[in-house]
Amino acid sequence: MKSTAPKVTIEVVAKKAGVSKGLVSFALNNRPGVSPETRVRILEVAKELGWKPSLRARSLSTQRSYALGLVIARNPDVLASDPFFPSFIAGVESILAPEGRALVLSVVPDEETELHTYRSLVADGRVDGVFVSDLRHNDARIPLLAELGLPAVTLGRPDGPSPFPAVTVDDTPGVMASVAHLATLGHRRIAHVAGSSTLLHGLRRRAAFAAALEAAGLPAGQTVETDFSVAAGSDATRRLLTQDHPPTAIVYANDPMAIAGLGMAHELGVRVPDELSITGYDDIDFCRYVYPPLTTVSAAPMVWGRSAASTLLTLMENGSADDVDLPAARLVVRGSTAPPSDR
Amino acid sequence: MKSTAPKVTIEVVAKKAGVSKGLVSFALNNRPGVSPETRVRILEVAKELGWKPSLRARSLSTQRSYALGLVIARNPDVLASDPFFPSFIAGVESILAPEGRALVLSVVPDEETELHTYRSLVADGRVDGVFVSDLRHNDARIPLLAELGLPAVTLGRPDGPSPFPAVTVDDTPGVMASVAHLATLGHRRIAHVAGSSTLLHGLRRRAAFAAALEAAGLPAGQTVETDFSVAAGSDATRRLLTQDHPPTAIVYANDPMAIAGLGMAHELGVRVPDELSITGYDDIDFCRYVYPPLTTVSAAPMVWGRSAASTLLTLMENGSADDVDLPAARLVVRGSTAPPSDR
DNA sequence: CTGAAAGCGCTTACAG
DNA sequence: CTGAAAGCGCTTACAG
Repeated sequence: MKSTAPKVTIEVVAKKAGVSKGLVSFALNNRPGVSPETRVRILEVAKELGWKPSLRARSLSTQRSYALGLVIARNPDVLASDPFFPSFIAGVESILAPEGRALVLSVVPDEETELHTYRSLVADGRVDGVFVSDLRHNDARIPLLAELGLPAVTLGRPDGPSPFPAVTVDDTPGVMASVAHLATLGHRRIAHVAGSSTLLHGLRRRAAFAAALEAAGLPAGQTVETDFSVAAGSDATRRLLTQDHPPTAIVYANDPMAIAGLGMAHELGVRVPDELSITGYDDIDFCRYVYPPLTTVSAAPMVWGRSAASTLLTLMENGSADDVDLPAARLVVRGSTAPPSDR
Repeated sequence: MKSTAPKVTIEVVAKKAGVSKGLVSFALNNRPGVSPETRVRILEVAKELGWKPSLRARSLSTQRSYALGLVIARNPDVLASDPFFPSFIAGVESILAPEGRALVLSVVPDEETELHTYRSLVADGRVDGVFVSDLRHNDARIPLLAELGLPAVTLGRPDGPSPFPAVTVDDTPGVMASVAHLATLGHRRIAHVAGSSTLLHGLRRRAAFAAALEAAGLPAGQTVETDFSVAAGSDATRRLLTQDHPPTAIVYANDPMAIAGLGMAHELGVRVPDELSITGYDDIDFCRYVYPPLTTVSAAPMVWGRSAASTLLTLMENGSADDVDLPAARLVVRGSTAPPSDR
């Protein structure tokens, strides 16, 4: 049975070590001005007493929270079917945990609430920095965060000026490789089920698609814009396949839509890959296990998370951090692509 | 151009209102002992000055963090393919945000790290309470949290004694309904691809499966245990279907495995639902859009999140909270189930 | 109903 | 190299 331990504070450590509180603090934080022997002694006493400085007291003095924030503005459906964030967050945590930093997560329904959430996080001093994902055209968060003075790292490079470091996985090569792969197989009518054009990565994949067609000497392909949701991917596929001259291949802006597209093709009696080739983007776990397995582009969300977290910590420590360009996403060829049937 | 605002604290509000700091605090927190007129005046001055009490200072005085924690111990693959948490979290946030509470999220690789994470969260005073998900047999977290004195709410009822309120969605009726549905269609060889038996909901769905077979007067069915991952679901399906007397129907413990099973059936040339019926669990978005669309059991993770958050807040406020039994998950019949072919 | 003061547990100039 | 004190911005007994 434990006796109720009297709370051990910096005060009792100082007393026991025979020094002032200030000196304990200096020793703990590796500040100059403490003789080596004294420091060792203080740290020994601290360990012996099992003392950890109070995060709350420290936060009040230093005006920092030792936590980082991620606010996600997506409708729940899209969020739920997209495995990007769980993996990304796992990567982030693997860096933050050893540093004693926590992650504060907000999931909000829309962009307006999102901006308000950043203001609240700052007003409450909940976080010392944030991850900015799902970059938008002329993203309002960049100037807001700059104005609030909140350190940030962006996932990808914004299309406007930004004072923040960017950690980027270039998605252009992967999309171009997808199209080139299809072109090489002999496809000439290739369509694109694009993501939301309010999102930069949606726009960029779309542009890469167009550029790749041109590079392959093919005519411009049909593009259907969606909100990245499974439902929209399914609808877009139906629309494309029920035309007079349907495409023989479809490049999807993400895997969930591609998987929905696969289902729709089955439903319409269009055989994949014999009559229709399909490619996705992200290489989520499902890709390997649907039938036929999905040709897709493999990003590495966990690595992205680790790198973004490191960059943000560096920024907060040094006041600046370099942009990081991670290896570009790569094409992974599986069973959902094949030469087009003769028609 | 803004002038750098001099920081407005409780002190300046008090001064301007002509009262003491203490009184401002009392007025703010609706404590008795402030005359109505004085309170109104104080609050007006506060609003006028745009004052919000400092969360950090308040945290230090009250020894609370005004944040709640969720720590998830899953391997990243399983986590990524399971849309439960994003939806659950969206539900949690919808309750916390208006209350000015934040959610601290930890994703850890294993159970040991998980326990350590709870200790850290308490040691650092990061959270005032936690959500306990993925309950295990004889869950070590229950006694740990009790010992740490950290308020908690469990998702589902633990199988041991627990001092914490439980918010439960009974999954037994849904699984039993699945089996009954298949039995009614005429299936007699029904198998179960179970989740991990270290997880209570895995165990419970498995028990429900067995009970339902018995209730239908059918012989015990084959059960293959998995770790809930897409890969394991795929493997289990292959094993079941490549036997001499394969089952004519498979009940999966979650949707991702069922979707992988669908893919494997296709790969093996087994037609669904003609030669094989399949049911899932959770009703994730994908279910509607694979082909054939998946018969499954619909839980409501967002509602669960809202309810768990409310319960935890009540517990922290009142020192106790009632268990909540949410409506049981319901069977949703779609195209992946049909009468068995004659053999 | 109200005021003055101590306390939460650290960090950080300022003296010596 | 070290100590004593102020400060971070609240809350909460304690007096009156």
